[in-house]
Amino acid sequence: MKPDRWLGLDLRHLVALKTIADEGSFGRAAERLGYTQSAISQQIATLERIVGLRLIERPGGPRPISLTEAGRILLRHAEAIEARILAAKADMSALEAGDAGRLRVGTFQSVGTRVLPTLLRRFSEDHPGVEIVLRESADEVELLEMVERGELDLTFWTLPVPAGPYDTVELLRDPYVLVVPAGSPLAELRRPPTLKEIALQPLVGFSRCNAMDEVESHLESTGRTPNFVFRSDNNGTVQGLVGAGVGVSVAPLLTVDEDDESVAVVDLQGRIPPRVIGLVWHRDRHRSPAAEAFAKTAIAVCRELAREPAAA
Amino acid sequence: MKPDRWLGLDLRHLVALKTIADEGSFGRAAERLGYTQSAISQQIATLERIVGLRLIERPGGPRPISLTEAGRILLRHAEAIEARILAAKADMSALEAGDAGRLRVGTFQSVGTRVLPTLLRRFSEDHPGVEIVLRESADEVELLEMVERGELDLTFWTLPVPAGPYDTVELLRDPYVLVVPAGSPLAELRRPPTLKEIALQPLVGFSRCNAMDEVESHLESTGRTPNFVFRSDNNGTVQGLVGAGVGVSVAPLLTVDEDDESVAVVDLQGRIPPRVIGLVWHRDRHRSPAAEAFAKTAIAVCRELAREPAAA
DNA sequence: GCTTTCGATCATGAAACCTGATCGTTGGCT
DNA sequence: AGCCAACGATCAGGTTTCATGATCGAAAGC
Repeated sequence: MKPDRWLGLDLRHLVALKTIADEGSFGRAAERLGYTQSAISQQIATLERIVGLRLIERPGGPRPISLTEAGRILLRHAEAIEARILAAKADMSALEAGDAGRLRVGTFQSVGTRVLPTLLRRFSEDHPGVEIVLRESADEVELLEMVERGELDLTFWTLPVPAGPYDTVELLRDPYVLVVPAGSPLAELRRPPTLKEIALQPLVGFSRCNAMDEVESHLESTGRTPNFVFRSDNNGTVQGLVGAGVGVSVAPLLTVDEDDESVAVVDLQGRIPPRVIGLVWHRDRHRSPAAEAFAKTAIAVCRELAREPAAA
Repeated sequence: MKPDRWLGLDLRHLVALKTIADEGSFGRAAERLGYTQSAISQQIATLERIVGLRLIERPGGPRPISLTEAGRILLRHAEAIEARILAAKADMSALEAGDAGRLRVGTFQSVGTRVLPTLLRRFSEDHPGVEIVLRESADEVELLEMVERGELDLTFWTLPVPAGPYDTVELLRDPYVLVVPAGSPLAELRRPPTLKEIALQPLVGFSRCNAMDEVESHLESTGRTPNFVFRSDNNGTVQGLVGAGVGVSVAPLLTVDEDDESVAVVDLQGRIPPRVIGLVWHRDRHRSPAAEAFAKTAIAVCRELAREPAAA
């Protein structure tokens, strides 16, 4: 194997290619990167000499440039390589900061209240040396972005995960249930209520989020647009409103406080596919022993939790 | 995002790190790469300045060096990046050679005789501009290696595929059947023969290969080591020997010539899980429109083939 | 036809790179 | 102990590479 000329390949070259593709011109790319136009021009010339193919079509004059076929293909590789370098960089600075014994984990509310207590207790018993830093966010997407940027080592997430440099593991399936005021006729049915029956009710729900959108689109598939009369980010508020008779709520079982006597919980028997909760981490980043152990413990805890479905 | 110092990162640096890890010494790495020991030493110094961490532990004197934690982690990234660069390089030389209209496909015997004829006819009707270069090999592993090296664009393969930079798609499940001499008592049974019954017979089989090993380990799981009296690479030979009464053969249905009246084919009803045939390509390499189309056609053809199980 | 926009090219000074020689350290050998 | 061999670090040097700033050439818009 002799990468010969390719050995001189510089990250700088790839970044230049990418920036030019972004900006659509040598000059603007140069400006963004803090170089001269001349420098960029020469960098691309070198890159083209290395790969042996013209990468950018320069029509001459003020006409816009465009990538050749080869340029487009190489660009995709360049992006992958740059991403990998960013991952390496994140690994290095984590190491530099002495993060070996620290684990930064992203969570959201329902995981926080039901899964984390047991999980954290168990984990810190088994791994007393590891400090866990939790980061709870109402905005799920933010958690993923933090994983991508290397600001979190792991995050909980409702699967599936959008395209990106992620690896995942499934932890548990959290079925959706209907929460109704205690004594509501919907709780007395011998059968689970249909989606249409639900869509006809006044609804109380969570603010827009992945999981909620999923529920809404399922309800909409009945042909009737669901009528949300109130939304909140807080489980307690939602459940309080249901208890007060404001409406009914479709919620993942884990978010429901089943000890609340003002409401009744109705099984939907899978009429809406369950919310799948998983753990997500960066595909390209180093997985510390602590992170591996955390995932393992999480899997174990969730398996137990699934076996005793809130049978208090 | 400012990769700052990392912009100066050179492929050369990463290769140096990798080679040192391989060789265990600066000097030998230098020799292998055609540099001076001094050059290598300086390259690593630069690399360490870029990442800001010591990557290699030099105990001094004639003692062997070792990678630090940071070095090991960075090495993994370096390998990934180098692999990606090789993929890019392969893409570029394919482009340079004007391979846009050429598709190099790896196959093996059973696919070659049963699937390819229909597939190729259909494909070249739909895509007359694409030239297909077939590469048949008795050694399956070789096919995979050629894909990894970029010498093949696609290859057929019996899934699952070993770890490596591959993407796959399943084409069809090819059940194992028992081939016995015509009139054999095994063909008269009302039920499929058990694995134990098979293991007691004299067996004729293919030469060692993935699929065959799978069959053997299944037969061995009965506690009786199967008694192979003859092996051949050629379907016809194997079947001829069975017809001649030398033994019986466990073979994937696709490899069997069902028109041969000297043998009878006995369904095993899944006692051995079917051989899964799929298409494999390089995860990191560019997928040409021709390759995509080939995969699509292959999937379609195999779906039809599965529907009419050799009902000639 | 003039101007503007853009990339290519060229000369120049600065920085990076490789080589060859030399040095410091350490383990093994006598 | 003393010498030697193996190994990486370091230094001086010539060479290559790199970025700059100025200049040139092509083409579109007015």
